[in-house]
Amino acid sequence: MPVAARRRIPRAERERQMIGAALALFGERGFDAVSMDEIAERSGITKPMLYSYFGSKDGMYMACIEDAVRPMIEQFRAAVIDAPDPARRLWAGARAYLGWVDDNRAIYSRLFVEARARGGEPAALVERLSRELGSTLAELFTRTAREAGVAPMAEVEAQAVCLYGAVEAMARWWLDHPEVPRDLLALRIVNFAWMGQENLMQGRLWLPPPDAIEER
Amino acid sequence: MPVAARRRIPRAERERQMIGAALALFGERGFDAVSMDEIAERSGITKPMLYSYFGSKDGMYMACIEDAVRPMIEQFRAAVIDAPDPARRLWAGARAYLGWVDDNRAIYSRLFVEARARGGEPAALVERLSRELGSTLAELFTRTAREAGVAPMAEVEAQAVCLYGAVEAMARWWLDHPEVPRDLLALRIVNFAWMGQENLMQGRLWLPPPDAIEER
Amino acid sequence: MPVAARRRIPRAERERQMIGAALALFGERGFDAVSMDEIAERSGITKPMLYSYFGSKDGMYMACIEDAVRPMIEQFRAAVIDAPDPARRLWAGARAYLGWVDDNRAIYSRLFVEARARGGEPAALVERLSRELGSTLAELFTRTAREAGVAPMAEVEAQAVCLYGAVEAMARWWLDHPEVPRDLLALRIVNFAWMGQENLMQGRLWLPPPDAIEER
Amino acid sequence: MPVAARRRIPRAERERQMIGAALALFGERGFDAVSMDEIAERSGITKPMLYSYFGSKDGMYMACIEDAVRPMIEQFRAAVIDAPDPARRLWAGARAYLGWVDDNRAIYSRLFVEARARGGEPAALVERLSRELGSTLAELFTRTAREAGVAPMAEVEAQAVCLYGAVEAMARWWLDHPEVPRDLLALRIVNFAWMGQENLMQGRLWLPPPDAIEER
DNA sequence: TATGAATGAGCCTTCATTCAT
DNA sequence: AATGAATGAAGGCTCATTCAT
Repeated sequence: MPVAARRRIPRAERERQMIGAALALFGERGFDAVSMDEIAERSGITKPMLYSYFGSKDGMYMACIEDAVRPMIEQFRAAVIDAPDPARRLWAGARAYLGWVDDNRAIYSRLFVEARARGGEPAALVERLSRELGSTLAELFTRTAREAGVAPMAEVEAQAVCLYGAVEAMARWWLDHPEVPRDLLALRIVNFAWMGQENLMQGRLWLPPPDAIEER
Repeated sequence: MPVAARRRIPRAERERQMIGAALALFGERGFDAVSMDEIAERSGITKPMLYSYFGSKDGMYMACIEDAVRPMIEQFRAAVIDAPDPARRLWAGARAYLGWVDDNRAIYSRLFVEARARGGEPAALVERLSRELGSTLAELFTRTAREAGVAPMAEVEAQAVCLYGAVEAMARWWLDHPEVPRDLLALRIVNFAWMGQENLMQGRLWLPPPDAIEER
Repeated sequence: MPVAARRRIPRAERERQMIGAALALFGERGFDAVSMDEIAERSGITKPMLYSYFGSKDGMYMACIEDAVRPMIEQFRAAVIDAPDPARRLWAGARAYLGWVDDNRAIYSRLFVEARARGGEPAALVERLSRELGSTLAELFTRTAREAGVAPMAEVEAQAVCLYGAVEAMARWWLDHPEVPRDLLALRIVNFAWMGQENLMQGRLWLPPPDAIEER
Repeated sequence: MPVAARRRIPRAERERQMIGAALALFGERGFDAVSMDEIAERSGITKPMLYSYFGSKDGMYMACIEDAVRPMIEQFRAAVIDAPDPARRLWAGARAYLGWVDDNRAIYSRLFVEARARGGEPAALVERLSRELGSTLAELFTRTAREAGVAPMAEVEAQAVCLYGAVEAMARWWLDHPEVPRDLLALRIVNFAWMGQENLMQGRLWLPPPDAIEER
């Protein structure tokens, strides 16, 4: 009944209202614990409008994810591209990623992790977004390898996966240790990843001793 | 009905029946898509019994998680303790973890990942279990440092977190690339982690150039 | 946009567009399964226009019924009036009716039958239309009786009702047996109705034996 | 909250309660205008019970139809079987059918007619029930033909369809003319159908004049 | 102990209908 | 005259949870 709400509002703005409310709620309590009714009430827009804009609850969820995650990817990309050498690229990337996590703690822990677990289209979206990040990382490693005068290894993807996992774990851990400054975390990540990379780049591989390789 | 068939089934066995059925269902379709009715039907035990044993659906879920994850922790511990030197410890630990993942793909991807995302008590349980793993890892690093004649750094926990994240990421990635043999994954993990660790153990740290440290 | 394309479309044509779309949809899926949104989309005319022309979904439905059934009544009338003798009148009428059913199978089974079942104004309309048909039939019988030199019985209406029921039943049955040729159906109807009528016209009535008439 | 309602009540009785309420409502207002909530309230039983017993609204509807129509079929069969000669069989059958319609006016006009129009499983059920009636009618005709010393015609089914249609039409017409006594209706039906049959049984067929059979 | 039967609550979705422009 | 945007109101269905036996 708010007369103001019935006024016609440009499509884009309405969308922002709805996504804002939904993002907050999903962040607070997770997908299943939030009902479309609540989102409608919180955004001051009626339910049929939500459906008209997003089609379904999953659609709404995906819009939120996209809306929240996309900027992070951009930030990350920008940070990484500008850095002059491998280690600094890592450093910049880690900082960018953690910076976003810092700004979006609730959202991060909910959307990014939960959506993947729920399956369905939202999970596919997150997967797609993750792959975007992953490919950026892979480029990073490939470039590094090339600069080091080493042919890009087939292992590049695996290294990227490990790195991304390490960073995510750090971010998750950070949620429970907010007092640790971001740069310290970034520093640790770089040490973990780069100092290892450095050796790998020189072709030094550890191989398991023969007697350790046997039956599964 | 034959008296024998109606004999009271010992508590432990009942419990195994229920958890078995629930674990299978949760693994197949995830927490939300499984109803208590289904678990009752599949296990052949009536719903009030489920509630009498586990108190709630969350309780049931937690019992499943515990039941599935506990053995993995034991395997991991055993593998790590028996290995003679740092690198091999890593190698053995990674193999043990991945071996369990391999045997429990559905369960792993559902329970371990999903439960964390859902929040609430089950997430807390998973966190607790993860921490058990983490502390084992931390011990690993501490021991390694001591053996290398280096005082255990404050960084030990962070390194463990990174390692665990990298391993989890590898495991998750493995779900989509089942054709890659486990030992290759383990090898990659060791190279990623250990070859980096080796340098760190020698006290060589990378520090960001002064001009890169500034405002957030 | 080209000015020509935007020219005001005469009311009658608009109406035909809307009714065409609505009739097709109602025929395909029935009243309840069709939404005003769909009709708007299919006809390319916006919803408020639909409401401005027909007032409500029921109104729209009634317009469709009228539009579809009216021609049949005309055809039927024309066919019946032209025939020279009673039997041939029946024959012509049955053929006309079945011919229309044949051309409008979907619409017939949906609109004519369904509308009656749904009640409300649309049912009343169908009833009115049916009565028009019925009165034509009654005229038929009356004329026949008079030609036979018999005073029109009070039974005329009842006979018309029976006949109409028989014809409708045949038409309904036809929907499931489309391979039967129309003329065979018409022939059967005539034999059923006329050969009975012939006897009645001669004043031969069957009366139930006295012992069969008692309390209900 | 009625304490009495929470008492455990034998399955059969509960079912009667629910079907009673549903039948009344469906009869009063038709399928679409009745909600499961209303049925629950009127029967004093909660909605989940309705679903546990009948599975869906359609299932509930079908149970009502079956419950209402089955007795009529039995009555009809019994009446027809006991009658000694063809005309009296018709008479008895018509009276039985109309007797049931009389007792179930609301239900008749709604369920029997509406269900057929709605399609889906309920329509299929009505079709099945109608076929039961139809086959009884066909037997009737076949028996009559045999008794008359005539080989049963291929037309038997068509005649049964016509008859059934005529009777239904009469019943429908009766809904609007309740003052007409049942036996008069039955008498009219018999005259319409039997007096025609009599001639057919003697092999006298009307054939359309050659000039009336041409293109469609 | 063990269960069949029962329930309160809530969720996603859709629709006919009408403002505000 | 014509429309995009908005809404109030239900509706069917499912679920976790608990009596009464």
